[in-house]
Amino acid sequence: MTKAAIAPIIVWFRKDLRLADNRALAAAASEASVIPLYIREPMESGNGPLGAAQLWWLHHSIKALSDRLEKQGARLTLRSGEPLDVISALARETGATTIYWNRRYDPSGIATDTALKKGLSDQGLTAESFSGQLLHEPMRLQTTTGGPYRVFTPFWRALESKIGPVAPIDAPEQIAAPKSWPQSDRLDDWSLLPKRPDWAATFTEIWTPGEKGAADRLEDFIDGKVADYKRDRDRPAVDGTSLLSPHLALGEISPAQAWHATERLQGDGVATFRKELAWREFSYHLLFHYPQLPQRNLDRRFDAFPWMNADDAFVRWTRGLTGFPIVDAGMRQLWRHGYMHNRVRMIVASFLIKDLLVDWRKGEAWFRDTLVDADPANNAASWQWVAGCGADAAPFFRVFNPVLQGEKFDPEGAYVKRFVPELQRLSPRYIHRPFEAPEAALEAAGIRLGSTYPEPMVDHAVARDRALAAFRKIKGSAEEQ
DNA sequence: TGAAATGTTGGGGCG
DNA sequence: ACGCCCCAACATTTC
Repeated sequence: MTKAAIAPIIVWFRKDLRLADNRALAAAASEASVIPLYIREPMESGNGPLGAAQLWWLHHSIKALSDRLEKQGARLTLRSGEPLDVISALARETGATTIYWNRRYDPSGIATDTALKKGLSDQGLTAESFSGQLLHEPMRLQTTTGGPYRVFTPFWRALESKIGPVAPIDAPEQIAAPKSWPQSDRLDDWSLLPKRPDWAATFTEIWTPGEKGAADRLEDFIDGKVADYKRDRDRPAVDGTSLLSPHLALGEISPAQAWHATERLQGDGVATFRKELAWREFSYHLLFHYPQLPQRNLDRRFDAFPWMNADDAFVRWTRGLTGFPIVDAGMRQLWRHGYMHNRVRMIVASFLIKDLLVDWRKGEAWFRDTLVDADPANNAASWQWVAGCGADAAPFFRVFNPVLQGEKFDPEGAYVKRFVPELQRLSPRYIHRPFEAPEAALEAAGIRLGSTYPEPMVDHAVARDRALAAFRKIKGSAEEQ
């Protein structure tokens, strides 16, 4: 009996927009004909829908996936609506009785999938889920006392000891087609791309969404940059990071593929990179065990923190008009590329939280809407980490000095100059502290503070004291949960 | 995956 | 030769 003769299997793509190392797809392709499906789900509860920048990415990624499937003789079906309604309708139309997908681990995704599995089985349909979004199922790692990890280092040791050789699987060689293809929405009708203004036009300067773009990035990184990753990853002016995050976020590449590519290498660089993959695992571990992570302080003492939450200050931060060059460069890189270098993310986050006393959740929401790599676990865990209220967090009193951080990690000011062109001609000596430059130096560089570039919106030394005073108010109050 | 304040040490200038 | 001061340079503590 040929595969086309038996009932097709629906493969529901979610955050796994790839053909390689896709266990749901591989299993389906080995058993029957396949109907690949992508569902535009209504507003997810909990973490909210994808942000605007990631919708841009999603459009191109779906297009890439669809093209790749077509080369294999398959067609991606696009549908909108509640997954249960969509899948049961599609099953009726096509005679499919089985649905495969790869598991997701964010709270709203889990809730949706759990209810869905039950709903489908009530209709006599079978759903089966596979792993692939993470190196390790979050429920499989436990501390010796039986709880989830809250500190990275022991988590990392446990992960490392368990992981062994990783074996990603190849894309299916053949994907059998069903007797007929179901009706599909048109991708363009989903209006995922911004128009008027097309603020994403500059994204293509550095990004190529899709499985091929992801594989190219990985190859490029493994063949070169990874050797000096430990040193270069903290230099925002240097192209020293993997740039895999947006590809990982929508699953155009799996962490297993990335990990596997490192297995033939050794050295500081690759060890540091593996650790970064492990931070992503740790974030999902936290999100899985603390589903309120995006909304609630892990350290409940922070519930009483006296945030100022000044709207005008927040807006200046989002625009990159704080008057601190390294902060402004980061926020403008975010506008331009839907991305920000990780070192700079820490600096701008510290500035928002500690210098401006704006609640980390406002920063988290902004990043979620503007980053092409927005990831519910990484984003929430990292903001809580900077704020000092998270698991294994940097203590609140660790306040970044934006001038010193700039001078340490962008000594020539090349990163600043790339994204803050009005400071182009200022010497490295003052590039991170234009407000301390002599009048003559500013004039020679064509800068007038307060008109061509903003005055600093706070005195950092004063702001630091203010933050520490605010922190003292909650320190020692009710114990953490 | 800090920064600033405070403490300590040791070399050199100098009376 | 010696003590004293100064102050980098580094170490430790504190936030």
